[in-house]
Amino acid sequence: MISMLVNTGHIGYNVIMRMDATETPGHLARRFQQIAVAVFHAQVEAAGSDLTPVQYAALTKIAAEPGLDQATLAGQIAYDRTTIGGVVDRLVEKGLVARIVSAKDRRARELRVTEAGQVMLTKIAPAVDETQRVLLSGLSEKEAAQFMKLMKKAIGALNDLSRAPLREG
Amino acid sequence: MISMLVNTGHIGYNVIMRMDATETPGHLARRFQQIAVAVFHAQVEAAGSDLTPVQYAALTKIAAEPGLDQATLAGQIAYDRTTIGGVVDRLVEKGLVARIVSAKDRRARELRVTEAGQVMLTKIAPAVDETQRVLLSGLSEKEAAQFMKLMKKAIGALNDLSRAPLREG
DNA sequence: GCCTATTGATCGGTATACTGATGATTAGCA
DNA sequence: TGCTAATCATCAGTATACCGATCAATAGGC
Repeated sequence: MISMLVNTGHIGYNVIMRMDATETPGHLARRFQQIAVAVFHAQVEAAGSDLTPVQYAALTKIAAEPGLDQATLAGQIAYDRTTIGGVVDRLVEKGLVARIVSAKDRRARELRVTEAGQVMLTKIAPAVDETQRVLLSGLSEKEAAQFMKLMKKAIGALNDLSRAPLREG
Repeated sequence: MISMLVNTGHIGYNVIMRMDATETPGHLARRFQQIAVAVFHAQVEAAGSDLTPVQYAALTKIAAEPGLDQATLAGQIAYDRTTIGGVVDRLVEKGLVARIVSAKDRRARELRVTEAGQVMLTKIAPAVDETQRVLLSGLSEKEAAQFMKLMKKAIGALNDLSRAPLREG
């Protein structure tokens, strides 16, 4: 059990409340993400693809910035550099992304979406849209907007606390 | 890029908005969870332990319900049964949990926290509390309460959509 | 221009997570 | 009772995620 300082909002002071581990922000975050992945897989599979959420995020970012390297890609979607290597490996294997050694910096690999990759993005776009709608389906539109705003705000304050902080372009 | 139906709230009807993939609920969920894990590790390591978030969740649940089996444990903290097997393996290796074949049902394994496990729980409790506070540190108390409420509501509506739905005792 | 610090990518290792399958055991029902 | 269905645990396989370390290559200070 976890004890936590909670403002009841009713009587204007803090009380110590007993809190179940399944009601902590960390646990709820894991649970929401777990469901998000499951919904994504179901929707995308129904659209005839086996792309994962991470692969999709990488593919869209590469499509938006052709020629970017893996480290920049990782930073822009807040992934660990090591992880991105494997993700790109699989995208290359599937023929959706081309990876070539950069002429300007021979350490770097330039990434580009192939024609098959473009086709794939177009093909699954509706499924990805539907995924986001399903994830918020338990909330009213007003609540959903509030939820998104608060999640962004909470994350923004903590960006530098993970190994893979978001590095905006 | 993702297009999504969004209520602006200002003019009372829906418009199609261009939405960056890093601003979808799925991506924000992953990001928040990623940070939650990083903060947990940092806090718990500072307290002299290498327990992971999943191991901690399992350990607290076993402490709360001595003798429960792995499938029930998995359901009560919303984990996949296969995953829980490995998690318990590591808790047993560390000497924090005892696992014995149930006399009543020889398929099942009864789990109990050892004395070392109890000591560990007591030792890292403050670090776990602090983790939850850090995760909400970007929000006011009112906002934090609202955020938690909305996340619970969104999750509650989707519980059955993942392979590992929450099965409350 | 040279040396050092930094950076891009990768490797080895560990820990989630999930799918699909299997084996052992128990429960339910005709 | 006997058969079938369901359940608990586990295995093989794949894909995130992260840490720490290494190697190649570039950048910056002098």
